[in-house]
Amino acid sequence: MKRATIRDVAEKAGVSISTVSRVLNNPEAVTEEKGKKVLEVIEELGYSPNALARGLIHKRTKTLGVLVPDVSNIYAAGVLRGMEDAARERGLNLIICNTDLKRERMTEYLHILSEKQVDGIIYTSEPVFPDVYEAFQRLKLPVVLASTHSLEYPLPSVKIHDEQAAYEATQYLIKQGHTEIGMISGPLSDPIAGLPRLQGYMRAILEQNWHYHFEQTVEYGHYRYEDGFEAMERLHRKYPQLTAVFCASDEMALGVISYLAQQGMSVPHDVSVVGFDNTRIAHICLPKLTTVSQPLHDIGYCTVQKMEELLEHGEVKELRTYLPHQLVIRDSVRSLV
Amino acid sequence: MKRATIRDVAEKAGVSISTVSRVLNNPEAVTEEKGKKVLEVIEELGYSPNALARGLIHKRTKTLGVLVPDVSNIYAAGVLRGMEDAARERGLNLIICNTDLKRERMTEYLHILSEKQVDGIIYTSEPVFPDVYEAFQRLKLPVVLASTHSLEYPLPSVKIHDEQAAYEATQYLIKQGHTEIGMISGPLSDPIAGLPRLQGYMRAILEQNWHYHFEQTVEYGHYRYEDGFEAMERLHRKYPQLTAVFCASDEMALGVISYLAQQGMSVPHDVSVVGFDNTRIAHICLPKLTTVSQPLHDIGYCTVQKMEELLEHGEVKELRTYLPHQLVIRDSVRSLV
DNA sequence: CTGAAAGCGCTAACAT
DNA sequence: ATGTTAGCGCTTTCAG
Repeated sequence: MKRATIRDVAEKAGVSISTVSRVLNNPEAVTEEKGKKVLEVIEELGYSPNALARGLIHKRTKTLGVLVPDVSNIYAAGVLRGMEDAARERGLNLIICNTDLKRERMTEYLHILSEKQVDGIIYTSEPVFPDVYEAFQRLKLPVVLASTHSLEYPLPSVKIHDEQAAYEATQYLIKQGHTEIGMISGPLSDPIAGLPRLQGYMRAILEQNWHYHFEQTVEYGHYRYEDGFEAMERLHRKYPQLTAVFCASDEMALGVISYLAQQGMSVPHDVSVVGFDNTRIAHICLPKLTTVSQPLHDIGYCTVQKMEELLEHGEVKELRTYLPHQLVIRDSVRSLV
Repeated sequence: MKRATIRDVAEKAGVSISTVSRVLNNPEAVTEEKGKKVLEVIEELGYSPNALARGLIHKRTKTLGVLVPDVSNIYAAGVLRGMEDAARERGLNLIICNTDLKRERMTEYLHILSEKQVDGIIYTSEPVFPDVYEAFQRLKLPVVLASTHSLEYPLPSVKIHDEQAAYEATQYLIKQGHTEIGMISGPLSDPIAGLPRLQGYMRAILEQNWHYHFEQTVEYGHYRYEDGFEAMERLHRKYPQLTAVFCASDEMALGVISYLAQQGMSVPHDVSVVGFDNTRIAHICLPKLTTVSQPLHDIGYCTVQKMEELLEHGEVKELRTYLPHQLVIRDSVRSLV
C-alpha cells in the first residue's frame, strides 16, 4: 500500500488540499471544526508530509552535510555527537561523509551533497586546501569549519587555540620543575594540530632562555598509539636525559607510556607525560593521563550554531571562534619541586 | 546567483529539457553532437541535477536513516564507519540520529526520516521494543538491525553470536587452568549484550560440573569503565578467591584492572582479565587486553549490504546473520598450567 | 531522435 | 475562511 498524500487526506476529509496544507503550516487560518476533521483523517491515514516536495518549494531541506576524515576516530565521533545534539534541537539532520583524507572522495561527496540540496556543509579537522575552497565556491553552499580553521579564506570556524593550549601544557611541566622536556609532535605539515602545538611548546621553552636544540628534543608521529611508541623510541635515543614529554595526542601519550614501560621505566616516576585531547582513554588508562582537554562536544555544538547563524543572516558575527581549552591534571606528571 | 536548472541548460544549449534529461540518464538515446553540446553547457553553468526533484519522481532518495544510541561511543562509531563505507560504494548516504535510548526521541526521528523519504532505516544496538516495531510497521519502511536482533519479529539483522563468544572466552580461561572465574556482566535486562554473554559464561562453567553459585561469582554493570571498577569492588568482596574475571566489555575490563591495581594486585599476575569488543583501547592499555573481537566494521558493512538486498528484492536470503567473532589473545591472562 | 506535456507532492499567491 | 491554480525541477510517456 502506498503512503497517503495530501490529496488523499483532502478527499477523505472533504476539503481542498490547501486547507490540509494550512492545518499543517498555519492552523489559525482554518476553522476549528474543519481543522479537527482534517487532523483526524491525517491520523487515520497515517499521513505525513513529503519533505522532498517541501524542499523543492522552499529550497531548504533542513539537512546539513558533514565531511569528516573518519567517524570511527574517537575524536571525530565526539565532535559529531555535539553537532548532532545541536542539529536535533534545531530540527536539522546530518548526513555524514567519511573522506579518509582522499581529495577525490571529498569532491565526490561535495557533489552528492549539493545535489541533495543540503543547506550547508560542515568541514571537519582538515586544512582547507585551495582546490577544496574552490569546490566550496562553485557549489555556492554555506560552509563552516569544525576543529580546523583557515587563515587564507574567510570561512567561519570553531576550534580551540592549539598554540596557546600547547604553551600552557608545556608551561605546566616547567612549573613542576622539569627542565628537560621533550615533545612528540604531530607532522609539521599539519597546520591544525601539528605545527601550532609544536609552536606552543617552543614558545614556552624559549621563554625560559634555556639552551634547547629542538632538533634533539622533538620527534614526530601521526597521532596514533603506534606512532607515539615509535617516536618515543627515537626521542629517547637522542635525548635520554629528558624527564618529561609533551605529546600532541592522547594516543601518542599512551604509546610513549607503553614504550617506557617496556624499557623498565615508569610514568610518572621516571618520566612525566602530558597528552592532548582528553579523549575517553585518558582517564581510563593507568596512570590516568594529564592532558589538554578539548571541548569536543562544544566544538560540534557551536559549529552547528554558527551554521544556523550563517543560514539565517547570511553572515556570522565572529568569523573564527576559539573555544576555551583546559589542562586536566591527573596522574602522569611528577612534581620535581 | 541562483543555481542553474535543467531549463537553463536546455535554453543555452538550444534543446528541450527532455534532451538534457536524456543526456544525463540515457546518453545513447541522444545524438552525439547534441550530447556534446549539452555536456559543455552543463559544465559551463556548473549545473547539477536536483536530487529532490528526482526523488519526488522515483520515490527513492538513496538515503538511509541510522538510529544509534550514541555516535560518540567507540563501538557505535566503528559500526557506523563500516556502514558508511558500504553506503558510499553503493551511492547511498547516511543520516545519523542519536537516540540516547530515549523512546520519544526515537519515534520523533523515525517520523522525520519518513518525511525525508529515506529508503530504509538501520536500527542499532538496541532491543526492538513492541512500540518501536509498531512504529516501523506504520511507517512501512524497510528496517535492518545492526549489532542487535529480534527473535519476536521478522527483522533482518547482523551481529555476532554473543552467547557462543562468551562461552569460548570463558572456556579459554578454563583451559589456562583457572577454576575460580568471576564475571562482570552487563544488565540482565539487556537481551543483546547482557543476558547472552552471561549465559555463555554459565554454559562454560556448568560444563565443568563445578560447584558454582553464580550469585557469588557474577556482578553487573552498564559496560562503562566506572561500572567495571565498582562492580569489581563488589565482586572481590564476595568472591575473593577468584583468579580470573570475564567482562562483558573492554571498558569494564579496564575498570577491573584499575580497581585491582588500586588494591595492590596486578593483572595478569594476581588476577587474569578478559574483555569483550576489542575496541581500540584494548591494545593500547597496559597490560594489553585479551578480549573477544567483534568485527565492528563488518557488522556495519554487512548491514548495509543486507539493506540493499532488501531494497532490491523485497526480502533477504538470510534473515539473521551472525558474523564470526574471535578471541584475541594478548597479555591480560596468566596461564596456571 | 526529439519535443510537448503530464505529473511526482506540496506551498503560496490569487480568487471567491 | 476556503478553493483554484501555478509552479518548484525533474522524468517519462506519447506524438511526431
